[in-house]
Amino acid sequence: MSNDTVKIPQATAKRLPLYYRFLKNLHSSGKQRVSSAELSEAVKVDSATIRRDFSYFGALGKKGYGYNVNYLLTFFRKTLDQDELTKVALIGVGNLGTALLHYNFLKNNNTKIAVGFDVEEAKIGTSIGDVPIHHMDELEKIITEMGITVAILTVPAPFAQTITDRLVAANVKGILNFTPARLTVPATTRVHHIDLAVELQSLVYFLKHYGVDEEEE
Amino acid sequence: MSNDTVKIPQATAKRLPLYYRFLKNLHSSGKQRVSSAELSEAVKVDSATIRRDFSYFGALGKKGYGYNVNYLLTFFRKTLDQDELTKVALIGVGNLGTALLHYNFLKNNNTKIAVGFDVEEAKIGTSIGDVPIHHMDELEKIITEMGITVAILTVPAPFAQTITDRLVAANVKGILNFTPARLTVPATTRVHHIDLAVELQSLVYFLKHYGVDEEEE
DNA sequence: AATTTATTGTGAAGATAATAACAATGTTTT
DNA sequence: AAAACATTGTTATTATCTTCACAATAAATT
Ligand SMILES: NC(=O)c1ccc[n+]([C@@H]2O[C@H](COP(=O)([O-])OP(=O)(O)OC[C@H]3O[C@@H](n4cnc5c(N)ncnc54)[C@H](O)[C@@H]3O)[C@@H](O)[C@H]2O)c1
Ligand SMILES: NC(=O)c1ccc[n+]([C@@H]2O[C@H](COP(=O)([O-])OP(=O)(O)OC[C@H]3O[C@@H](n4cnc5c(N)ncnc54)[C@H](O)[C@@H]3O)[C@@H](O)[C@H]2O)c1
Repeated sequence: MSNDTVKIPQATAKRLPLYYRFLKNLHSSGKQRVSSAELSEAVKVDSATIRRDFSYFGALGKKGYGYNVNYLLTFFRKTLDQDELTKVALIGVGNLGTALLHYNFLKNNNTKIAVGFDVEEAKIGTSIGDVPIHHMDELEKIITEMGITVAILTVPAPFAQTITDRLVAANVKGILNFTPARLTVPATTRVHHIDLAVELQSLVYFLKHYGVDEEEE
Repeated sequence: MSNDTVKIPQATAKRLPLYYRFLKNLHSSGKQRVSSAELSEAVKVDSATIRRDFSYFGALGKKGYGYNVNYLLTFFRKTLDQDELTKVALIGVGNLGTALLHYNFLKNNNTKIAVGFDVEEAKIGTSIGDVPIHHMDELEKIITEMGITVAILTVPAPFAQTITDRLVAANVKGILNFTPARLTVPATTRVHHIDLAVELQSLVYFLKHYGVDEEEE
């Protein structure tokens, strides 16, 4: 909850991880400097928006030169707390949950799914991609012990709210919710929805009703 | 590309599938009428926003009464083209692709993953949850034959752009892109990104820097 | 060291979206 | 059928976000 820097617009905050990832790419391909125009081409965000986004953190670039990749990368690593590993719990080791467990979020993120929970006996006690799966009965105990405050929810929708209430009670502050349920949480908890069915359906809607030749998102 | 109704704000268009889903829930639980306030509670969208969203389509409700669930449902079914099945192709039958193949998007959506593509010989010719998997060599031929114009991309990032170019050439107009790559497409093609790593990372960023007690998304 | 060139950082304008607030009006109750 | 009540649709207001456009200025070139 460090308020060291000014409060950044939400839209900007959502782009930061994207910038960070592309800067890492640039860095590992040996690039020393980059302009907002180049970055714009790569991340598909208007160059003025990029400059504005960066400017919230002060003057990071040099006029007539652009940005030093290494400097920017170091700066964002600190800003995004990439030096500190964030451990995450995943609830619901089904189709989607298993796919996520196999994915290495650590690669760009310094975020790791550290533990999984399910109710199906066959899964309890196994490991999926080095992540141990526990029974839901142990949820509160284990996440408290591990100091986990972020959870990914990939259970069937009817269980989502009950489990959310348990997570909140166990001090979880952020939930990435893949279920179609809209969760009720106290104001101290943040929920991000990823609603795959809605995404697909709204894409289809846009195609049918908007023609195209509008901007992409 | 039917422009039968006025052009709806993007923010509104993205909420339509959500409204539709909750209306279906209400309907199947036997509810006859609903107010914007009730709906607001369920979908976590401000009631004024809901009324405004609906108003783009004309006067759908009745003052002092609210909205007739059945009427609204019928209206949105037509608006969202739910009477017409949209067939979708999925490219990259890996961890994530397989999870999506197992999911029944038809349930709320009238959208169906109708065919999958991969390069791994072991997968070619198999079916996953009744969806046949073909080799990438047949991509253009099959999606053209099937008249598919929407694709889901779940391949490793380095292949994303090349495959996108092929999809575009084969008349695909909408791409749901799960890879971290930012795709270059002509203005006639629409790309929606679902960037899971970014979602997780930005959730963590918000928790650390915004305290909470802001609104949820 | 003067000149040209590139590119930032930002004020101003424009665009989009969310919310408040309430008159209008239909529904329900008495 | 009159009075009380509920809830919409919309106008006005405010908030958020994006983009333009350009003066300021550092870098590169001559
Ligand atoms: N798979 C997809 O592509 C997809 C697409 C859109 C939405 N979703 C949503 O994501 C969620 C998960 O989807 P899925 O396809 O992985 O489902 P799934 O049925 O494969 O997995 C659900 C898992 O949750 C476990 N579970 C059930 N009750 C539980 C409980 N009370 N506590 C803990 N675990 C419990 C089940 O044992 C199972 O392992 C669902 O809400 C679904 O609607 C999935
Ligand atoms: N799994 C996740 O949770 C997750 C999370 C974030 C991002 N992603 C992204 O989603 C994408 C897929 O992830 P995944 O975990 O399913 O990977 P995966 O390696 O399990 O699956 C990729 C599939 O694509 C196939 N493939 C490879 N080259 C191909 C080509 N040229 N044409 C067609 N198919 C090809 C592979 O055979 C494999 O089946 C990746 O870009 C990944 O970065 C996945």
